[in-house]
Amino acid sequence: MKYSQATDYALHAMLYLVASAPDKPVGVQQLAEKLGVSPTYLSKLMTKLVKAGLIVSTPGANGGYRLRKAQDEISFLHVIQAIEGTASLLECSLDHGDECLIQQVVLDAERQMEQLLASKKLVDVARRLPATD
Amino acid sequence: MKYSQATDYALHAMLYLVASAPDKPVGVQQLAEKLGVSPTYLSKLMTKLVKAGLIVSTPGANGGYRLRKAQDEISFLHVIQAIEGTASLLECSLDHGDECLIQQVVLDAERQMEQLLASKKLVDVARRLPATD
DNA sequence: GCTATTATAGATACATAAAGTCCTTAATGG
DNA sequence: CCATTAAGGACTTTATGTATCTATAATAGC
Ligand code: SF4
Ligand code: SF4
Repeated sequence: MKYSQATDYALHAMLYLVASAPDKPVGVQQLAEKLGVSPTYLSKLMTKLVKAGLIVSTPGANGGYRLRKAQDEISFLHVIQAIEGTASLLECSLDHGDECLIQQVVLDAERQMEQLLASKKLVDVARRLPATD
Repeated sequence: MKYSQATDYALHAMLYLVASAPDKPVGVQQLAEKLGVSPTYLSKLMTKLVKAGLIVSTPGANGGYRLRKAQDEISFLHVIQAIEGTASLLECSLDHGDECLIQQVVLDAERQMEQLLASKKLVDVARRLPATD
């Protein structure tokens, strides 16, 4: 089990936005070049981030993406869930009700992880980032 | 992102073994019937659990699987990692070294989750399990 | 209004992994 | 020796992720 590569792209794209000037939108063209991924594909991921409310997009000349919230309000969890969704790791087809302890255990564990991911903000790592080539 | 269904099968199979008499091996035929999955497929999963050291198998007449350790030593994490492996959720192809804070954050989060999964033993939920039909 | 620019969205193709089956081999108990 | 049961390889099918192409819509600047 692994995060999709899309999550990796999204994280790097967001970190790039965090490191950029907050007023100037960054185009998908420019982002894709930095990340080494196709612009059309990255575009779809960016749209997910838009719908998740993390960034805003402006079409047209000099358009692109910019952060919606303040840097220090955006956590790893926000980005990851925007791409991966919020479904539980363990979802069984049979539904034995809320009493199912198996799902409860996994859910508790997920909460633990999410708690840490929510506490880590993008800006925390943006400064000391290795060269993003 | 989700655990594979194989993990679900493995958890239920292990819980069944925990609930069974510890001296009598349980055959894959019987297990598969309980879980509603094909015996040959389940067999492959059980083999993974064997290789992970969670259970032992005895071929031949009256053979099958039985727990290797004591009930209360087997955690959710053991079973999950036996199936899903131990790779990190975020593995990027580029390797910017140990200093990569992105991977570090995700790794920390995983550790949090694993810590809880390791503390939860199968026997904790085996007793109060809904009917496994 | 016209044009260049840029995001959005649908359809489609491709690659990879998961899920499941079939058949053969090996080991054990009686 | 024989019935039984796990292990393993090869294979098919299905699902998901990855990626591309094309068309559409919205915006800025002239
Ligand atoms: S016990 Fe829980 S995990 Fe297992 S089949 Fe029932 S609802 Fe699903
Ligand atoms: S910064 Fe970390 S996650 Fe990003 S490409 Fe480098 S090693 Fe990978």
